[in-house]
Amino acid sequence: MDYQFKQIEKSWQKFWAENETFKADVDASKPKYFVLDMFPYPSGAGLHVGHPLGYIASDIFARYKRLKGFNVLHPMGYDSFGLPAEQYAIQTGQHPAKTTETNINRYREQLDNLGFSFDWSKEVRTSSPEYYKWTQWIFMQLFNSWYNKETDKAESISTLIAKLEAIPSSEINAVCDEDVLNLLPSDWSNMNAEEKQAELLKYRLTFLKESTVNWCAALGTVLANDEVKDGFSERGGHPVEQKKMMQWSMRISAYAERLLQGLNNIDWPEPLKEMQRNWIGKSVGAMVSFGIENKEQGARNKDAIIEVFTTRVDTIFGVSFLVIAPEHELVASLTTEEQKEDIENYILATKKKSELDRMSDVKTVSGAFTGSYASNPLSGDKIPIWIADYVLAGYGTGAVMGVPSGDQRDFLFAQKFHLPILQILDSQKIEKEADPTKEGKFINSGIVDGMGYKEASEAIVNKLKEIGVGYGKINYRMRDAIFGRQRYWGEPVPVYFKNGLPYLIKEEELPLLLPEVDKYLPTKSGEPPLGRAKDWKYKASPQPSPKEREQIGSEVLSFGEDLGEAYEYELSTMPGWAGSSWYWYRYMDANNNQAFADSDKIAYWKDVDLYIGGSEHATGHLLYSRFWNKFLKDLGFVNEEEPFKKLINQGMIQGRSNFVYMILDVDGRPSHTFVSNGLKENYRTLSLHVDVNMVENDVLDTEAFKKWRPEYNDAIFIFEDGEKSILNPEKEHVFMEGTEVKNLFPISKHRYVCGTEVEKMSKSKFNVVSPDDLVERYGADTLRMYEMFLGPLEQSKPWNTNGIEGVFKFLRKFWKLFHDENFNFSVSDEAPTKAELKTLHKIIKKVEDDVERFSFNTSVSSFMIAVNELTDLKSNKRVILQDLVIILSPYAPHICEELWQLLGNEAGTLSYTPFPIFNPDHLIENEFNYPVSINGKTKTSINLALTLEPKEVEEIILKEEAIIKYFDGKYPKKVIVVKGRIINIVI
RNA sequence: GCUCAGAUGGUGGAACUGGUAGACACGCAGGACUUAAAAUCCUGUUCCUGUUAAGGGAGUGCGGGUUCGAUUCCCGCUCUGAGUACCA
Repeated sequence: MDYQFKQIEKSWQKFWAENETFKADVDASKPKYFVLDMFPYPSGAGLHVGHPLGYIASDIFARYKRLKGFNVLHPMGYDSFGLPAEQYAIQTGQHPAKTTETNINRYREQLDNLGFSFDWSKEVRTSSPEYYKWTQWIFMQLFNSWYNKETDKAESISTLIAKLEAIPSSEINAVCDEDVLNLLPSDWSNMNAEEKQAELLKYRLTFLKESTVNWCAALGTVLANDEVKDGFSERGGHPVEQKKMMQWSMRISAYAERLLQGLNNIDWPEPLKEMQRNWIGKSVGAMVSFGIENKEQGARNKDAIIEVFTTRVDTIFGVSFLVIAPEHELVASLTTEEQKEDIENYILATKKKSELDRMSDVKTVSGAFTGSYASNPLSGDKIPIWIADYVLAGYGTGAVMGVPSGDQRDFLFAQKFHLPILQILDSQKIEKEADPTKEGKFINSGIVDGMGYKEASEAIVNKLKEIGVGYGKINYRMRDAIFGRQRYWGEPVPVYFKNGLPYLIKEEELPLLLPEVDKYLPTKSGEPPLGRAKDWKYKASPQPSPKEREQIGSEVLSFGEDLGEAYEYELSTMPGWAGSSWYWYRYMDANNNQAFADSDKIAYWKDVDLYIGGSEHATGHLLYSRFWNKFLKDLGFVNEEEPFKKLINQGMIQGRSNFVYMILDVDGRPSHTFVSNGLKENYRTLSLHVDVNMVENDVLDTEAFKKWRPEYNDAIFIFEDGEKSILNPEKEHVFMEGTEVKNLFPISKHRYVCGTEVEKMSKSKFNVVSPDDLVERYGADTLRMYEMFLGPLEQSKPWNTNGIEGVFKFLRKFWKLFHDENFNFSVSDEAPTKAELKTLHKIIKKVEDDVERFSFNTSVSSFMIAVNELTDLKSNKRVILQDLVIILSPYAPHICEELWQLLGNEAGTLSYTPFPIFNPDHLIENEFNYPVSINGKTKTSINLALTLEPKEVEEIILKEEAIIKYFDGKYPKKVIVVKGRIINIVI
């Protein structure tokens, strides 16, 4: 039989599913390997051809690792909470759970069509209560934890309570809010339960905080910074404004340093690590206090100093002004009567500016003088205090010291407002712009004159410390992550409120189910959709559980007496990243209802060995996941500091659009004549997107095009060679300049060639290619190999179906190796020849090397070469072909399973059979065709024994007539012989 | 602006540690088979020059450098893509 991919693929997909071929469980006898894909959000559009790229790569890798004797965990699931389902629900009233279910089923069908070796018994869905029960549980652990900087890890809140009971709060080294109270143990014990709760909230790793948020009125929700682009929502492009709101937050900043350091120990693409480093934004510098003139400098008088953060404390003698953010709390008290109008106007202008498009004028310098002065703590100089919007309230202290000679923004500011620009390094060139270099010796710099950068920095920090006006400090740009959405389709937060304070529900009450609502919109009073749920209240039970008693301290939990009273639940839901921040652990033990995963299983599977996904998650998912992982490790629930050992970014698949060119008449009116791409310059044309599925190798199927839209029914085409099609409606035949032909399309010369452009893949551009269509036409094995053949996995590239035929032909050729001319299965049991063994071992080695370095495209080429060679050798030796089947099976599993069985092996054993062992002996050659170059230019080649030493080679070639003739009559100056590589003769 | 990645035939790409640039595939051209087409098979295909040829020359974004030898290493520049955006 010829290669019947449809029947083969269906039957093996069925076999794998029925036999659970890829089910993986803890097996101490084998080394484990965890291959993870970023799980998809099941959108209504289904998979397009770009999605499977990473899945195919990871599947090849997973299958390869099984052949190499590893116990491979390769699961798949769905990140199924999210906005689109909710938007759809708002429009149609359909419950998001229902849409989600439909979409998941479609995804599953599409995934199954591609023959992935997923262990579906471990599927997860973030929106299922069995799953989000544990997302809520992790939230509770975060709520019950604080970050102890002394031990540098998260600890149970009970250890904090113990400390508060024993020592002054000022001696507790915690990551916490800035407004924590300064408490003595006696103060603490005098506080009532609610006061204690309020205070503890400032330490918890998830906490309520009034924060300025990106509020998107159109979406009715708060957006994360990375969901806002240029003041508009990334999704939908609605305007976003700043709004103050009580929000759940995650104290990710506690982990800033560990998140940064951890990057050094993981094998991730460098650009991605760089993005995370930038996001964390560590800067090492110093805090310096500038005293304000005419204010009493008391130790407790915070109004009398301005604290600045600087990374160039060495330049402190070059300070000629201070700038504070317009939002800075001291602005009002610093503003003098005379300056009041200026300052107020400026603040007003700033506010307007932030509402407008702030992005557009970054370079404009603006500011206003407060009228007050501060003094330089080291030089004692009197320096003016300004406000300007280039200083951000949210970073550092919201105040900077202006050093015009070293910082370009300060330079521009000083220039505009005629403030002094002081040279402080002897090598500084500051006529035109600031010079931030650290070279040279300090001048005009008091105690550090004559010193270099490093020495001066240390000296100044020491001096500042000594006189109590400064200290070394590390700042991070990364902010705590807001953890709440005013949305319906997300995990409910397992919290209720009593007297405005949040309390956790009990662990045994999990999951807190998402309630039904009548509409998926905010309430009239502006509360999130959950506010619509009827009878959705928390009824506190009288006794805290023993575990809670231990964790929170029994005293704190004395609210039980008012049994029967109902409390409001938290009405916001968790953000999209909650469920995806720990899902890989759930795969290890997906159906456990006692724990998020059994600790023995976590101990076995440990971490993800290979993670494949897009780089768009660099600062979202991949950062939050690392954060939660570290937290879970601190509490002893998991064992690894980093969750994803190796990560590969698959490139984005862009769309590739095709165009037809409609000729416009003299008045610019459309016609029904279309001109081929090569000739369009001769006409005035309008380019129109045409469905890429009617185009093959950029040649339009004109008949399909005519049927596409009624208005193109009578379309006339001017072909690439200038010929014109004329429609004869009576005969329904097409004429070429009077010559009748039956079928227009196949005549090769008369082709209508479409123009192309790389764009986003989208329905409106008619450039979406669905994997289903390609599977239907060529089969999954062809599509799998073609997607790999397209180029390096990491590279972004436009999708282009040109060339898929070549891969399909290859698989047929491969199939033919096992069959005679009449397609009867036929293999020979004769011993293989040297040439056949060479081909086989070449491919064994090549595939091993390629898969290990994720170079799947080159393996596909090598397979083609191997099959071409074996075809030329007319080889059908069982020993050779059987090994080839194993090697190819990760790439094209269906055809290989079929052939494996035809070769007489037991069905289903292929997936776990050992990978053939490479034997270098088969590649050894005793001769080599040396290229001979003269002055580095290859001229000829010569066959020589590889046993010859360079000296002997040199002797031979200098006698060789065919080589001497290139010498131009001269004697060679030098001969370079690299054994087995090259001969180069310098004339 | 800053950071990172990249640039090789008509196209996708290969060349792994500096050693025959263009593997493999598409497309195209020519041929075989066929009534014809599809499919399949064979041959050619970097560019320029040369009557087909033999041969000669140029060539991996541009300009330099190191080297017997550079797509590969170094310096400078151009362009493309991604990330980031007043971060003190």
